[in-house]
Amino acid sequence: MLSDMQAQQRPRQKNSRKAILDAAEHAFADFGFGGASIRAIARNAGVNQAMIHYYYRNKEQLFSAVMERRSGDINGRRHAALDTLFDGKTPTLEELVEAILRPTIELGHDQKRGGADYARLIVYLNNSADRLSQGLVEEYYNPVARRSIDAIMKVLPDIGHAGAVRGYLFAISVALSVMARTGRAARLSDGLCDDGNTEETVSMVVAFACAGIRALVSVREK
Amino acid sequence: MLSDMQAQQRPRQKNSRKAILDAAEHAFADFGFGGASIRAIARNAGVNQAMIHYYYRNKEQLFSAVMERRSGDINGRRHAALDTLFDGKTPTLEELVEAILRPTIELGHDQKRGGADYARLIVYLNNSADRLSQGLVEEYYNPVARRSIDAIMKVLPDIGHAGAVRGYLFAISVALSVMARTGRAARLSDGLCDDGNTEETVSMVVAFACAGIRALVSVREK
DNA sequence: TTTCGATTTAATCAAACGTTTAATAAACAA
DNA sequence: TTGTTTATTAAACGTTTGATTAAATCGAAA
Repeated sequence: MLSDMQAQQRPRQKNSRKAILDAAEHAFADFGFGGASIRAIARNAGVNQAMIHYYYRNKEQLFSAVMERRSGDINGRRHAALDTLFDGKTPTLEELVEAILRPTIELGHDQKRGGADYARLIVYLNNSADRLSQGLVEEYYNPVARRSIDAIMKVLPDIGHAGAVRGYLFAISVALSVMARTGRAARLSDGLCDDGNTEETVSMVVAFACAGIRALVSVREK
Repeated sequence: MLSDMQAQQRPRQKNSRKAILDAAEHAFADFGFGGASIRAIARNAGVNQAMIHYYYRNKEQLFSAVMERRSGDINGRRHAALDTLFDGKTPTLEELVEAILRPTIELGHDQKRGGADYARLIVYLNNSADRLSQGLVEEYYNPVARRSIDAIMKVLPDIGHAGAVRGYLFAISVALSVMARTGRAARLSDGLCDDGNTEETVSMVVAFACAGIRALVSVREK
């Protein structure tokens, strides 16, 4: 019966922590850090507003907690993909770029969980210049970014460090733009472009990014 | 003496409109719509906070006014560049993409005026899903976007409508990412990457985007 | 059953928010 | 000179903000 206890674990608490994080994720993605309100988050989470300060001391730490929850999963998958990719062999650029971008794009397309909300949150973070956002990017995303940049240099030795950094950031920005799912592509194409098809999106972004990165090799030489 | 009067025009008013727009542009770019405060904008503009409601009825219309001021200039330059480019001849993809992206990138690198602030604002707008932001994008940027997409289809007939839309949006997102100037490139490259060099940035982004767009032609065929 | 720590609640705080108002001063048109 | 328009100010409006408090409620161990 130990397994039963582990399964439900704590039946007494009504999972307020998760409800708060979900609501906060959605609110921060929609309105940014300053625009989201603790009260609205508590209301949408079905929780007393004091609970937010009870679990997460203040607004900043709540924001940080939202980031921490997802970044562990997504970066873990990215590290694992890089591990298998460089296990004795050297991958193609296409394999590498797909390994880097697929976890991010797939999370953005995961409608069941709030992946799309988190995706918009990363986009917000990626383009913010304030100290809080930069600190979170440095803590949660720059480590795997550095490893990805090194990997690009291994696959494309002629690209150089600066070129690899630029290539990585360009590729990420393209992937993030399709994750944000603002519906603009559908609006500009009269519904022709479908943001929902994950595999089609991955192959388009990977093809675009790989060709772009290869082009950076010759730009650098000029 | 008429020329003198025209020169100073209205010596009584101390250019509050411009001061407000400049401060608002900076604040909205830094903190988003919800995070920026009218009071802080007025303080930074050196203006009484009631002046903001005097000139622009409310916060939303102030936001809209910030967009209107710059988009006219930048889109005018894009339209002019497209006009001369398609004057009797058909340009190369490189010429076309540079014509589309250069005004945007150059504005982002214009430090003297608040171009960098506006650049970060476009990035914010481009990734927002709320109704206010989408409405402003539709009003101020989708017209020139549609024309640019048509131009891509003329230069690359095999890419198709959906491919041209995707290619345009990908290219724009790359250009916007270098405009945001968060300093992340420099941080990840230990200072190797220089966000400040306009011509180097333009040539890198154009090379990356053109190669990416060409790659989309074959993806579509599969 | 009592005890205890973890959870949840309503009430409250000072500060900041967007917005409005009334009053004032300067510039213009008659 | 008048009266009118425009620009600017200080003060206040009611609301909402993030945060804190003390009391209440709960589940489970003693």
